[in-house]
Amino acid sequence: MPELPEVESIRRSLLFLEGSTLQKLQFSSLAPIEHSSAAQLKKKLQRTRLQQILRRGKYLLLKNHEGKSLVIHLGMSGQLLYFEKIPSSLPKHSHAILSLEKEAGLIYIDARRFGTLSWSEEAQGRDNPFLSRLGPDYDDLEFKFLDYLSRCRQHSGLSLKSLCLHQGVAAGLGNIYACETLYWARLDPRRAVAKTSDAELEKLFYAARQVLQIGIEKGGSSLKDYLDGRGNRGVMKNFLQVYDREAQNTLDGAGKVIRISQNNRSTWFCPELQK
DNA sequence: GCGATCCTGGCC
DNA sequence: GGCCAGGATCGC
Repeated sequence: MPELPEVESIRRSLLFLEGSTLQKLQFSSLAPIEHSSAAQLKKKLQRTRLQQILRRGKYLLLKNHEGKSLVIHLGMSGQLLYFEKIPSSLPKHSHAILSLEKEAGLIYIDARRFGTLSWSEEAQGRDNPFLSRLGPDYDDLEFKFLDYLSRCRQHSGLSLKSLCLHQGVAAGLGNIYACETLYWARLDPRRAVAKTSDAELEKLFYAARQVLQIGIEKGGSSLKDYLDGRGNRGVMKNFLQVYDREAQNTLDGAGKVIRISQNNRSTWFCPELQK
């Protein structure tokens, strides 16, 4: 579900928790823990102070005062919700409960269990197999176009759509914002990277940055499930130009949108405008 | 590179 | 019942 703007919106909505204490961690028997265990996560994080809430690509990091982090990926259907009082009857598909002061807590809910809960204690996340595979974040201003370009050129066989979704090239785009980025850059999602000029890749890079930035400003796209950590919806859905608009005009009315399938996923785009 | 796969739920 | 869904990995 959540792409960079949604995860960033969750992060921002939970920043007020920095400084509070992680009293207790509980996991369901089906909690999607990877490269770690419930016992390890409890041992390392229980009764420690939540110092910082960070984001890397689509991953959230709940980092304690010793620099040890619970690394959360929300997959397609994951939510991380704050409760002032943890309900005695937990929401369906609750897989982790992080108890905080008094009766408050965070609940990780994930119906499809495509998300992951993992572990890192190294500053750059090099000890976490998920984080270590990521390219730079699109919203990292240290990430320069020339770096992006050389990363793109290592994947000449990919379509531009696949390039956008490749988290090892650059982190943060998912299906919604990839489609939107390609529209903004006026590039055909089917085109091969090898047939795309440096100048066109530059357009793509800055389009991605801009689209993701707007997504953050609008609080993310709440299509169905997505809510931030306080249960609020984002309004980016109202600004999407092509996503989920098959057989309609682009939002700005500039052309007709079609849907195709690429790598088992839908791509919406405007063939008249995207070349 | 591409398609299948992990899983549940909503919608037609 | 079938198809689709905001993701990522693993085979061929």
